[in-house]
Amino acid sequence: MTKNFILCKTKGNIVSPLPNWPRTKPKRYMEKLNSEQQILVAARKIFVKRGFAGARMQEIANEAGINKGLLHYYFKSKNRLFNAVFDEAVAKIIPKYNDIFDSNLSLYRKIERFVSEYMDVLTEDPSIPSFVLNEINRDPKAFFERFEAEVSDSSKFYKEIEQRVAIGAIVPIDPKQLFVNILSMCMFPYIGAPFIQASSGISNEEFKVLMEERKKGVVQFIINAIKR
Amino acid sequence: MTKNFILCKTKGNIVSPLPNWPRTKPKRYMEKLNSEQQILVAARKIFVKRGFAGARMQEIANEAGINKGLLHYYFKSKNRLFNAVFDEAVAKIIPKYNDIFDSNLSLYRKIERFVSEYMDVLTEDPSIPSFVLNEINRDPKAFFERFEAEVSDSSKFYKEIEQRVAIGAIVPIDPKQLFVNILSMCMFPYIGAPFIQASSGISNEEFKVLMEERKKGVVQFIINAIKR
DNA sequence: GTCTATATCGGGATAGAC
DNA sequence: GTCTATCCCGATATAGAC
Repeated sequence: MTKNFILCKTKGNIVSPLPNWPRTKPKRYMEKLNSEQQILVAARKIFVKRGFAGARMQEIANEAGINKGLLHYYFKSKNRLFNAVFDEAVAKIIPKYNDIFDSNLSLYRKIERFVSEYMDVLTEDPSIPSFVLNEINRDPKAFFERFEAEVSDSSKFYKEIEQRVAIGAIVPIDPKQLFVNILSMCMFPYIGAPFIQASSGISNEEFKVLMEERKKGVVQFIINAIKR
Repeated sequence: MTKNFILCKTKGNIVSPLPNWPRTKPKRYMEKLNSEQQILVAARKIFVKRGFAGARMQEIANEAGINKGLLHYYFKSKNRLFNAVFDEAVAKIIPKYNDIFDSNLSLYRKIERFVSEYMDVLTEDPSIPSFVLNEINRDPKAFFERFEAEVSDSSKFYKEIEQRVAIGAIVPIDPKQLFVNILSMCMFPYIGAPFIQASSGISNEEFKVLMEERKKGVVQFIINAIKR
């Protein structure tokens, strides 16, 4: 299960190497990653797989093809290395609805775009949600202190829903509940995949198909639930 | 933050001690837990809070008010102690829909009962879902091997949905998607609470209120989404 | 059954050669 | 910048007294 982590420009589709989040500007053709980048890529993989407490600096070094000493040379401590990885991951999955709810699309279209874009993000790195949520739960206070500023402004979303409810365009619903519902249906399958399979008898293959078809299904489900 | 873990019969309401899952037969009035039980209660608390890798036998011993040696006397190894805790937790949150879907309630009533009962279970121990799902994700294979047998039979649920779709009683929907949607909306808020709050600007207080009102809201949401 | 003391090992971190 | 060798603490597990 080893993989090459070489970023490259191509003309066709990219089958992205697994932990690829930062989507930095593409490197020159076939240019190898430098040590720091290699370490980050490896650290992402290991921290995501094992969590902070379960991850071993040795395993990260092995994965990166370098030695432990170098980890500390670049990142000083396990904590700092972890934070570098964690911050990127959080940034990636905090939902961004600012531009969408500033646009003048219809409400249904906005929801459609949000779900679609958000699930695209998650599909790219399906194991981030579990990773991030778990580390948050292990130490919620630290999370709030670090990321208080990063929150998108949700008031526009809430306002729009409230207005639509007021004029009877949609069914009466608490905007916060709607938000939680949307987020739940987008994220949970990525976090709970094995659990869902085990507790519902869905096979691996079926689950894959399910996830592919899910985007439009969820949008339709939400719209049905709120339309009059 | 120390707590007394003394099970007792009372006539009024019980403010249950925090990690209380096993719901064993009530002990005699004010009878103290024996060491093995104390250890289990403590182990639940610590493993749930820190995960397997982050938990320390010393912390469990402290929490239980005994010493490390005794942990090994009763449970032989950290692994075994963890498994005892983990198995209970899994058993608690694998959804049981057998009796519900064997009953002759209407479909909507069945969904209502399932959501209501399932969210009750989760509300009792809100941190189990995150704990279980995370440990599953760390080693899905082990999970499948251990719990293959415990799966409820979901075919009845799927059949019933398919029939209702066929006769046009509800909107066309893949039963598996419906199942995932229901499970998502029930479980995710417990796993993602801090994340939801941080990414939507909901305050602690608002979130608590939200969760209390959620049961009926979710049922209504689902029914709206599938009714014709 | 319960405790203390200790064996043993693994992991994060540092020092220093190259 | 990169490697090897080493320090040192902390964690699981065991031995053995009471």
